[in-house]
Amino acid sequence: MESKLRQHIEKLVPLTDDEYAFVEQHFTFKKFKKHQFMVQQGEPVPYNYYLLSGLTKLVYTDEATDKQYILAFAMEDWWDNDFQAYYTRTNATLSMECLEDTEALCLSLDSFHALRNGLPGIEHFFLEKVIAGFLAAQRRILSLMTSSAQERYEQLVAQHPSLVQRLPKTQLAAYLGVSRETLSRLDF
Amino acid sequence: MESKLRQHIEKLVPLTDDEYAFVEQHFTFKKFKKHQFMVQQGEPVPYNYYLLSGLTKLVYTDEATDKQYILAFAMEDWWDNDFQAYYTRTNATLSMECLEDTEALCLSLDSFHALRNGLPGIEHFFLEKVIAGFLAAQRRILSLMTSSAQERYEQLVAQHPSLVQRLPKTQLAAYLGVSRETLSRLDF
DNA sequence: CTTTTAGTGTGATCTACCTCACAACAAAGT
DNA sequence: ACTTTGTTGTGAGGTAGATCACACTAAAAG
Repeated sequence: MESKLRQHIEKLVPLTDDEYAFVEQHFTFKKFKKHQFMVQQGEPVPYNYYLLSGLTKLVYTDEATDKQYILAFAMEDWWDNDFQAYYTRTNATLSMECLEDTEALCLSLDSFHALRNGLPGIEHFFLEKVIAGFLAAQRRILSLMTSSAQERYEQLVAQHPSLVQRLPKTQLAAYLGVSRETLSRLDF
Repeated sequence: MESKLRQHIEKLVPLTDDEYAFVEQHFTFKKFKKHQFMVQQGEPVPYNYYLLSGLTKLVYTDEATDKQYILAFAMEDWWDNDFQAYYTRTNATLSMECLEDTEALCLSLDSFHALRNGLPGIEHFFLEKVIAGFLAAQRRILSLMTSSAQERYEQLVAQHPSLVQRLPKTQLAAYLGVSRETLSRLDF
């Protein structure tokens, strides 16, 4: 069951049994229910989350207008968090909410640092992960600047067809940066 | 002179003289003139660049419409590149162009890997750098989704006043994702 | 000194997308 | 079974910002 994590890491760096045992002891397992907040705007963020199952969204809510802007979805085998708040031990500016029942492995910041110091090879793994996240974010910026709502929707369908099927249009719209009504008028 | 690089790295990880010598030998120094392309759309990207002086833009040009979309500016003490193309040894989808005469330290991908393997502590440095880049990109995504052209301009002024003074409005507009005319009408 | 070339402002028009409003329907809670 | 809550479509009207067009000025380049 936790071997999901091991497989996940070993896609990038090999681990001995001892090394993996060291890794595993830093994670704690938690379950969350649909609609539960794993991270809440304005509160501290004690953990980083590796998802074993379920579906979450990382969302910024504009208090004034009550509008939601979704930065990312995450599902099995993904990492998700308000990383900024986690890494700097500040209060979250984003919320992370479960869109389905979700199981996750939780890594405290102290454990994160302990891992990095105790097992230098793991930095290789995290570097690769963050590089991938950075490049994805850059592509998203370009997409927001160059593409119309319709094009962005089509890109999303092409890249993550499973997400499009699992999620209501309201959520997709908040991710794409379009109003729900406009998305409804495009589609097909 | 190259000690700029040493100071830059030592802000995050300490280095012995020997370690720094090892680092330095992997970089080569190059000068570029204004309007010169350090990376060109469609071509391979042999180096990653750490800027010692000058000013560059990382830009995507839509061939069909001839429009420019600027992903990032970089100046002294910054890294800049089409990292995606560099890291995967594919052809660039972005160009990197000098907006002023620029001096840079160049790091080939082989040297990058050699550094990571030969001096594991350096991964700590790169991990911190990429995390910072990732978080900046995420903030930019949110800004594009939540803020008007006016607000985005004001954010840029607040965050990088020196850039706003050094750059023509055309370039700023292409960075902000607004037309030059609209930016001209806001300002003040 | 003269000629390009780059930078900037401003009007007029157009459009992709937003907002508000309402209706119909499915799903979930009690 | 009933009531609340979430999901989706669609009309009408409004707006931020794009696009096209032109004029003016400053700065390279010859």
